[in-house]
Amino acid sequence: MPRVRFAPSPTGYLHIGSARTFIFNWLYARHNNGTMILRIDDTDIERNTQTSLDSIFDGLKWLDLAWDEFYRQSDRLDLHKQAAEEILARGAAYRDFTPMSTEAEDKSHGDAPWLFFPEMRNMPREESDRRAAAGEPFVLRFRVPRENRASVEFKDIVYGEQSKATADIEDFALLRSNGQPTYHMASCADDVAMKISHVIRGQDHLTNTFKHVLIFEALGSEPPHFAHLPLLIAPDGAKLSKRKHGPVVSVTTYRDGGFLAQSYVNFLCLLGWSPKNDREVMTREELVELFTLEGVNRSNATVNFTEEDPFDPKAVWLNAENIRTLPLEDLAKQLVPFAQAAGFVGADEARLLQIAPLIRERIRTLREIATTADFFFAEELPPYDVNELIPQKGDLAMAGTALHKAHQILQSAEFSHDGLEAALKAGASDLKVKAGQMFQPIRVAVCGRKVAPPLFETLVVLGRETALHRITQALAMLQMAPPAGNES
RNA sequence: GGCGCUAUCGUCUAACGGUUAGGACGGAGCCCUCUCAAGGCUUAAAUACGGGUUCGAUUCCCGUUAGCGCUACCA
Repeated sequence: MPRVRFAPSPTGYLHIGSARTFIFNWLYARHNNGTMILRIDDTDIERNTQTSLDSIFDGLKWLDLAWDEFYRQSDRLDLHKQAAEEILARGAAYRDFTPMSTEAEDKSHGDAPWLFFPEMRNMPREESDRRAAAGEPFVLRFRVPRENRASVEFKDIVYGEQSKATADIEDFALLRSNGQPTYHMASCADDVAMKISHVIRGQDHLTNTFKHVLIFEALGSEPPHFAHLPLLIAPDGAKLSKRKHGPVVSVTTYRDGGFLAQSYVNFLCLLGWSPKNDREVMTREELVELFTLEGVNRSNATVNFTEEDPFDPKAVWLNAENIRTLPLEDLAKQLVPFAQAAGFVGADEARLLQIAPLIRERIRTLREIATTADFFFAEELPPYDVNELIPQKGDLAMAGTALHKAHQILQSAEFSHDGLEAALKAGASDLKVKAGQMFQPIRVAVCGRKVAPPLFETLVVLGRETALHRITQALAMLQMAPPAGNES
């Protein structure tokens, strides 16, 4: 049974690329009846923050993604150091006493890549031990076996056979001069200890993997399987970064923007993976069912956003698709916080349940309830242009007669879809106007604008009293309006 | 600079070496219709470039170009 892990370092917020990595790991685990491990890679004490950790939990909670085991690397430093000692004892690592500043200097001049310092690598063990015992600080470096080995190789499940000349791998650090393990050391030591079977992570680690293979070998253990994921990039081709691209890189932006977790997970899955059968809208169960690492592709995927429109159109479409098919009760429930944020009074679940069927084909994000359902909650309609009341091929006078008639009809009509339809259509034919010419003034009178949900349902939800009141107001506005009558 | 990875419509992607290069989003148009949506139909739009291999290359190989990644005592 596979054991996979998602290992974020708490140095930011939950990045959408990280979220996708979690999802792919999770999908792989669920598909194969495996174990999903969340491991916080916080070996760099200076850069970790609690808020970042909170944001990771927040994001995962929203996405409703759970894990089976949880660890923090900072609780396991002893194990990592022990592993490093083991590697040193086996002669696969050496102490580098070069002061930090010197090294930086050395790197800056010449464009030849820094690989190692022969004096340090070849230092006799006795001298090394003596200087260490004397308390001289050092960084522990991996002794890359360049003399007796030409290359390091591994097979990536996504990218295929990988090989790199040992001559091109530098003697990387295992332990910092303060004794703390580096990412490479901690990560591999933990992968061994946690019996990780598959490492599924971003492609930015593909070249690091050669180092990791070396560490696994030095630790005397079989390397896990590796599957690297293509990166998510911005439309400008750059890696997504908060500094450069703003809040679009944080999953909470999508949550606050009114996305359903399901849509967002679905969207992320489509970036860099395909079920190969043209399926696009998938439930979580279907995703689990369909997901395989073989379906992951190799080229970076662009998240399509602009400054004006921070959300990828495909994500928006997927969300609209999900909103339309969500059971009304669920939709109403999810709408509550957004309705409240919009300042709607009386927007409780019951009320929203009445409105949901009228707007669900008209909102693409939950947040859009703010602009599509406002008139259901307004005590008084915000002012609108009287001319809006004028129907197609009509004038203010026609609007007036239509509204008078409507007012009359609505006083006694049965407030149901069919009742209203019959009554209002009859009214239109009485006035010898087209149905649309009758409906449009009413719509504007009760909604305050031309673009709105279907009229009869809207009237039912609004109720007789409100409808009548708003029509009366519209009539009043018409009276105040300058006598037009010059439309011919 | 060195090393590695990648390259199909604007975007996400499909295509055992043989397809009129498919689908989706977005765009355009039409239909439906009480407005707006939703839905239906139609349409424009791609194999980076150059060489091979092959009867035949989107597909395999080489080169060029471009993009990305790694090259830290970050992860």
